[in-house]
Amino acid sequence: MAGKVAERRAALRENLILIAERIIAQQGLGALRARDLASEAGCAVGAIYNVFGDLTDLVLTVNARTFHRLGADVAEALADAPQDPVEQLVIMAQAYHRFAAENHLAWRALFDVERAPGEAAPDWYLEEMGRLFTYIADPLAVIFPGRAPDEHALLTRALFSSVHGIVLLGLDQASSGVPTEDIDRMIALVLRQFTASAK
Amino acid sequence: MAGKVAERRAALRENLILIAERIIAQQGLGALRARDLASEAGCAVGAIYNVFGDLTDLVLTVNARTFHRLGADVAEALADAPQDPVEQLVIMAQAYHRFAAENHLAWRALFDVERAPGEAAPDWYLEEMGRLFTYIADPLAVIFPGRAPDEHALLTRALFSSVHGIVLLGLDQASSGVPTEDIDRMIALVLRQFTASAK
DNA sequence: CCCTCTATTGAACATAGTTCAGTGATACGG
DNA sequence: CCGTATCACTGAACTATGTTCAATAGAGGG
Repeated sequence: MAGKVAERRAALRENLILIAERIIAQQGLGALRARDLASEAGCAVGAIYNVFGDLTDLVLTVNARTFHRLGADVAEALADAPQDPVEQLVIMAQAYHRFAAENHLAWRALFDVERAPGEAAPDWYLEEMGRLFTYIADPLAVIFPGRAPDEHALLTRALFSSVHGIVLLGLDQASSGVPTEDIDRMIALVLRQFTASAK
Repeated sequence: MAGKVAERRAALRENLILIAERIIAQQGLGALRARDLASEAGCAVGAIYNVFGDLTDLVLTVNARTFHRLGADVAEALADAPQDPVEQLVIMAQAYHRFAAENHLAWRALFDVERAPGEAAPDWYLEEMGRLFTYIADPLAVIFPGRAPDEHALLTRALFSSVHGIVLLGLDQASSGVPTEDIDRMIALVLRQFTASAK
């Protein structure tokens, strides 16, 4: 029987990812424990290290999936959006907000995982980020037709970062009173005001 | 001899804060270790817990000082700024950026410390944040005289969050190529564009 | 069916934060 | 100035964590 080992390893890998995904989503990145994983997956702790280099590798794998779902949600929102480029920006940003709110702990894990210093971001991260940037850059090109390409790149990154900051601080202090609607209002306020005097 | 104990405790407290401040600034929050602290301070590990409830308390104390320095830097930048309210916003935001860049690890520690879930932010945090918000709200009131007060609050928070997001993502991926000047350009771009069509 | 090779195991190790019984210094009454 | 009750300080021990690796079990070829 060829590949029985590889088969079992692949199954374990998938299983570990699903378990880790659930723990992160329900209890956050900080609640992920090697022994819990092994116990739930019905394997030894050491087995985890046969499949992933370390727990960070596993988290990065979960993050890749989370980021992909995030990208898909934003793309779907864009597909349903009207033609107006400003509205497209607002709707995508609010889709970003909704995803972050509905998958708060998983979304936090995207940024809370500590990369070894000096290590570059993984490829999937840059790719997925690039896709998001494209979604933003296209409407921006319509809104600001006269600007140089490098300025477009800067604009894109700046707007993404702004929306990210609004969502991040808004959700962080949810306890100290930033209602969901206010976050959406801030997003719309910034994007509309920003694009109001386009030229 | 009255208060010899209290005196020593106060001295140890101050000493621990200074050591922790240096470790966080030079090596980051993750490099803070109880045993290293005790060793450097010349006391037993247990002594730390006579002065601080736990290491998080100590980190929060360091963070309070960091946040205070940040506020002072922004205030100083504002004091030296011209009368034009848009310029004031840009200069303050770039002062925020400069502080974050020059005190990167200490600044990260402000947000990376994990609060127990459901626990409110400490008072000093809310106070210092309130001060920063005031700095922003004043020029905004000049730029957007016609808006309702609650909309001013939202605008203030939105702009702060936007700048924070730009700085956060800009510094995070310093390795993947966001030069300092670009961060300043993004800040100026967002703030100028945002205020360009004020009404 | 046996033998080799390797995937898997889980006890052990390294490194954390935190605790607490034992120890010694402090402050005060005489 | 001395004795003693008190309490702060000590640091070994406890708990919890990620990670490793010698021992084991099982797969696959002959």
